[in-house]
Amino acid sequence: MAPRKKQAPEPTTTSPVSMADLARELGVSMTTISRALSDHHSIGPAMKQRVLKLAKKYNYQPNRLASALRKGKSQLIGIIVPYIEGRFFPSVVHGIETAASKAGYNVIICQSNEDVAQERRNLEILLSAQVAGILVSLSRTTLDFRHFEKVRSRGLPLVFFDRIVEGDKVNAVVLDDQEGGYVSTRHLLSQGCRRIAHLAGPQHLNIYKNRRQGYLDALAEAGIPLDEALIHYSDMNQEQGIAAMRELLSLPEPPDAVFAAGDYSALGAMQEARRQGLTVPDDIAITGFSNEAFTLIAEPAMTSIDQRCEEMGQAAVRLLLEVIDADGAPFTPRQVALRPELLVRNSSLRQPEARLPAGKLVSSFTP
Amino acid sequence: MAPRKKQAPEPTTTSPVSMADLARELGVSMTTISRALSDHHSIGPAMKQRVLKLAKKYNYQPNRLASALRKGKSQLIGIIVPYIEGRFFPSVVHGIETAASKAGYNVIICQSNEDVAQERRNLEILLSAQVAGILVSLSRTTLDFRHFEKVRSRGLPLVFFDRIVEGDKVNAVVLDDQEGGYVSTRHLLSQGCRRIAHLAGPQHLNIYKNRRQGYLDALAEAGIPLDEALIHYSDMNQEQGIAAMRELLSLPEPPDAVFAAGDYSALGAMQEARRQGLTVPDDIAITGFSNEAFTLIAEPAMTSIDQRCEEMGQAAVRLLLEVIDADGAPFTPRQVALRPELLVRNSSLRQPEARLPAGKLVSSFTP
DNA sequence: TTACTTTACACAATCGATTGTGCCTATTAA
DNA sequence: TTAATAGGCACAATCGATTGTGTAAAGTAA
Repeated sequence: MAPRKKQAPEPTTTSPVSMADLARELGVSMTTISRALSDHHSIGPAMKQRVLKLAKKYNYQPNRLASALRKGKSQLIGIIVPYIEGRFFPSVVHGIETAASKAGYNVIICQSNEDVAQERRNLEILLSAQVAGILVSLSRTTLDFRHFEKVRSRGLPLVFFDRIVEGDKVNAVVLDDQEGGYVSTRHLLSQGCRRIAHLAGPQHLNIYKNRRQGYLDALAEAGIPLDEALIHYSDMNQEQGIAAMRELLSLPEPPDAVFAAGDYSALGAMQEARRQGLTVPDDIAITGFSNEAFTLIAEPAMTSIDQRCEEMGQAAVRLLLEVIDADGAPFTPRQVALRPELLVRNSSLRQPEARLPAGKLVSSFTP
Repeated sequence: MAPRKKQAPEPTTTSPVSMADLARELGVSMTTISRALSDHHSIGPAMKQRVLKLAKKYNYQPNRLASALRKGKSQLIGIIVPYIEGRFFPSVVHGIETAASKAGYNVIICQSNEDVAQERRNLEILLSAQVAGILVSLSRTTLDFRHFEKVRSRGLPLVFFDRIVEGDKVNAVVLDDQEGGYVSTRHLLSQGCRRIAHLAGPQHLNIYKNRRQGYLDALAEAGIPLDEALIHYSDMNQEQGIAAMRELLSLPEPPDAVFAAGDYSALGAMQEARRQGLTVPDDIAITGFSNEAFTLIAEPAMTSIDQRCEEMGQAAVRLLLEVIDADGAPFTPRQVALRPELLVRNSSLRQPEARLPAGKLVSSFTP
């Protein structure tokens, strides 16, 4: 039972004022209050003023639950990410929350922990929370997409980001990985490198496949024949970067540059190269991918590709809001590809005069 | 108007089944459905089975809005953090989400962007969303805490973490910073260092004040007189670490160790020391604070204090759930201090035989 | 057999806001 | 002067689940 109706209310807690309270005080109906607050045309300006004033006086806060229940739509956007760790997802979430709150929405976050079953449960929860739309980055173990059918059948706006369902039937926002591979490789070519190795990731993951394709495109464009021996496949961690570099340097014709599809493997590669007495970038230029925080700390500072995390979040929200605002009207799914940004740093700059002084600031971010 | 009531429903969207639908199908009242699903004693086992079966058949998902509206409490926990960036807050949020979802709650996240006004708005929003409880880490600009009074007056469970309101009247979870400063300094003492400098942060922030106090405690315990010249105050970024080290090394009696109250300033200090030709840790040992990702990448790998981010999130949720479960009963506020963990790495290890080989793995985290 | 429980379910109010419809009073057009 | 229109507000149903109370039927004790 609501405490407010009791004769002896607990002295420690206060109930929020409702529209009914305002209506009583003003001697009008709740209809009038509701419409006055939402600036409905059928309420006179005088009454609107009175209502607004009273609402301010009592610091009236609408009960979003009641509103959402009645309207069938809340002001909540659901997010499902594999996890909230590392650099990428937190930044995307940051972008999402910022853009969403600017549009009057709040976000409710779920982690799938890379588990399809959990992803399915999260989806159910968001559905039962009556969210206005859902943003998803797929778990690694998601191979079957049927659980998203239910979302579609409810007519609930859905946008994938980063780890997406392929095809033109879904709304999606991704980084243009192929472009990233292309500009990275072109940059190395522009530095005079001709035997450019590639540390590639698992090719069943689209991001790695596309980065490799960009690499191939740039080489082809430059008329450089592909040497399969220069492409090393792994899971892209630091250890594997070390191993990869060891192999590459033992080739009869070792590379003069490395485009790694990930920063961690690039780091390992760089460490191993230096351990073997090579100078980076003079003997071997190195570029990474993802713009992890440590790329600026590394010595030399590592050239990398920024993944536009925040922009991705913003773009995802923009697209989602479009679908939400279409309000059930037929909406043709759209795929957005963000332009990656090449951050050129010392690990790939062959001209010493272009290099930045060592010990450069990490960033303006003060924790 | 609800589409489900129309004669010609849109063919593309399906409405979720409600309790009313189940009741109609079974020819019983909604009361029965509701109570059967919540295992109420007044429903017979046979009926319970029938209801459960039908609910499963139709994949019935309760409308959490309706439930929350009626019960006056949702299954949502509100979080307010300054931002979702860097290493600390995302990890805490990770811990919070994990612990909360385990307990059947979901989290709705707000960023204050270090702005009190935004923090106030976020609080209003969470209140109007009827959350079951709120977790807050204060913005830097929050000096006045009156907006939290409204939360208390509603009887809404509230727990602060990391950046807290001081005093024993609030629930709070923090890292024991004093202990962190103490163990760091003791560690340096154990390495034979005797002139230990301290890079201190703004003393109006409790975390920095406490870290400094721990440093003082350890020195006093070791019988080493305090030399104020060895304490350098700044805002703790990399640049200021460089400047600090420059000053310290120009002292008539330069230090043989540095305990920095932050990793970024420790990094700057380390870079400057090496630039001046000193060897770390042999000439000067260095420790940081926060266990930022780059501490493992740095050369030498940097000794630091782990802030127990995830544990902090978990602890905050545990405490919040206690208050929630107390359900209005008088609850004596509690303050929890987490034990920091000293991660000893090469930057402070004077005995070469104890050191880890360079090029050690960053971590098992594969992005 | 009578009286009293217990079991099993339905009725109906309720949470707080929204909205289609209806009604009355001015105002304007014819 | 009459009719038509617009303005301004109230009524009451509604969203979907929860819960105090009422009431039969079945079971138990006296």
